[in-house]
Amino acid sequence: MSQRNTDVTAQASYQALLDTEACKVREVLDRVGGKWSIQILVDATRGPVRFTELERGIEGISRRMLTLTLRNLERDGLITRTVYPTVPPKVEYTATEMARELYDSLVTLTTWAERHRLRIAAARDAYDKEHAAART
Amino acid sequence: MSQRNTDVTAQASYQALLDTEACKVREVLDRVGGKWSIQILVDATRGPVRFTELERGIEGISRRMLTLTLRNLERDGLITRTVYPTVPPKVEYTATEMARELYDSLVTLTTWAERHRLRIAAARDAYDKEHAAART
DNA sequence: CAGAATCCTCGGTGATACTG
DNA sequence: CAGTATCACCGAGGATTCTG
Repeated sequence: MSQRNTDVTAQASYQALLDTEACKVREVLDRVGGKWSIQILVDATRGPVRFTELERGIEGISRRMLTLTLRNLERDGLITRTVYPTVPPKVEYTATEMARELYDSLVTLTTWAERHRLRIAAARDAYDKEHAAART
Repeated sequence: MSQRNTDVTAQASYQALLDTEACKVREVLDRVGGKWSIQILVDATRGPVRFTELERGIEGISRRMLTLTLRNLERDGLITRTVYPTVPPKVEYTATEMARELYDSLVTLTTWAERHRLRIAAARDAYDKEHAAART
């Protein structure tokens, strides 16, 4: 087997690796990429939270979207739903261990955002200015 | 200042911290959460890539979305666009250093997905089965 | 080759009202 | 309190055609 062949193979598998990585990231994003998922996950991470607590704590969320997002997170095993058969009813949501680990991963993203937020804003301004000039 | 007051303050700032974290994650997601952003970023990470290369390499992407996503990534300073004034025209896209760091962060998410993909699938099956039973 | 322009579809989201 | 049900909107994304 020639050296060249080896290189090609290595390159192809590197390509496959990158594609796979992208695919996996998409998988995660499809689950927690919703408009409210992260916020709910974060709130549920610090312990049992009731439906109305979430509704009041998350600015701008509608009752409908809160319900839908909670259902999806529960379906994926990221939060647990506990119903207390009292009257009036009481329901508590808690992040699972899996979700807590995910949160730790998300912190890495936060760090990135922290480091580059100014640079990104500057890039946007520059791009917009540059592009506005061409609009004459 | 009472101990109780201190606790409340600490709790409030912890809350604020979590909210901020969620906000920052959203910031990142708003930039690379699009359907094709990650894949493009991944491809552009391994060096200069031409428009048509991307179009052929990314299954299912339309010419329109490729253009739009590239523009947004360029605007945020995540990729650089280099035009070679030849005929026919040649344009190369490359991930910036900032984007490469982001990619490293995304790998963390990949790891999480890897560890929990089976568990999530199982949770879904269980939830769906459970819920189908209630539909009678 | 690398787009720009146009039209259209569809699903995620919001607003509102009702209920066990 | 913790939802469900229904309607309506809007913008991300797709298909197609045209051009420097």
